[in-house]
Amino acid sequence: MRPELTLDRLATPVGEMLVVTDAGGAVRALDFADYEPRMLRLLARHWGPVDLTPGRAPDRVRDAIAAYFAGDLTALDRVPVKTNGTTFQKDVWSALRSIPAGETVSYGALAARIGRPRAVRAVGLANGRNPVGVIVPCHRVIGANGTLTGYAGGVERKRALLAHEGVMV
Amino acid sequence: MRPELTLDRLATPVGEMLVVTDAGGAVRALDFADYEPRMLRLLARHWGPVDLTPGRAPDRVRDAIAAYFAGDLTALDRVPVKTNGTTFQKDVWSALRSIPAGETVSYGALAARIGRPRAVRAVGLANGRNPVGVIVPCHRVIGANGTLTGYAGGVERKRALLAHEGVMV
DNA sequence: AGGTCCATGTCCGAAAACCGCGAGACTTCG
DNA sequence: CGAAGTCTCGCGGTTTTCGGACATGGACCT
Repeated sequence: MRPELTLDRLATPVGEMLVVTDAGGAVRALDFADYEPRMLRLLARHWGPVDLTPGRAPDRVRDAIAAYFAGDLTALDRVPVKTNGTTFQKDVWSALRSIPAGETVSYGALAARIGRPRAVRAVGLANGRNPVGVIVPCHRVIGANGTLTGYAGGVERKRALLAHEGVMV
Repeated sequence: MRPELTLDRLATPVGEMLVVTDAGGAVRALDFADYEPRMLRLLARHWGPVDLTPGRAPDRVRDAIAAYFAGDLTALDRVPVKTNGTTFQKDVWSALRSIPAGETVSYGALAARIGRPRAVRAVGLANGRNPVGVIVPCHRVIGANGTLTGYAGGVERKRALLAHEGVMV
């Protein structure tokens, strides 16, 4: 049988979000409802064909997300995620989680941090392919000159999330 | 965990053979020992990364193979196989199993039989990618003019198998 | 300041190559 | 004349290859 995943939908201040969790309670994907096709594509790419059934995510996950949007900015740090990309991508995504809320990092700095100072664009790419938005905070990476450059969920949402975390833009 | 497969090795009149079976007792791959790399490649292509552990194939399978080489030409008909290719490939492979021992079919005839009279070379291709040799009798397909044309395990073996089945070549 | 060039990893689409063929045209010999 | 061998070309699914595009940024030049 194929991995059995649960798809939940949550209302948030930045729009409806899709949350995919596995049997172990780890988050496999998180995205905005208006990008559902892309989320499914990423899931399929990393885990192969998958059985996705609508249902309720574990309270632990739902509560953490609610708490985050209510102002407890560290609530998401304790949510377990499970991803499955190339070595490079896993390096990037893992480095992302070490950026605390309220801070930002440039693409170049992040590249340096994983030991590939020159793989700057590649970091941007890996960033864009992050299957677990918000929890793995790809929105905290911005251009070296302070511009927001891009965001898979739309730059507007990136700005909103950063503002919510108290970053000056 | 990944699908757990068993790899057995059997001595036969045409050389040592490799037999891969799954937990359900179905044959996933069967090839000659001197083509091991290709067999592994096919397995990987169809099932993804796979855990292959040396071990004994089910008696049901071992006995059927032994019986076939001992002269019971229909013994292999009852062996369950499990393959995973494109639609076209599955059509071809399934049509192959309906060719009884002692008969041969031309590539063109087989193409016609699956409803694609002109996909002649494609049938040849699909034939060559058959992961389960002998049991799925791709050796019973020969050129329209009676020549053996080719065989993944070497034309010599094709000739030997057909001779064993009582075909005049 | 503003423009050009390139490094870097991954994916995607298009195009080309690959063949376990076979029919038909064309030789070549008796 | 014919029979048998050779050559040429088109057939069609799959795989491989190749070229771009990209959530950047530093060096180097005008």
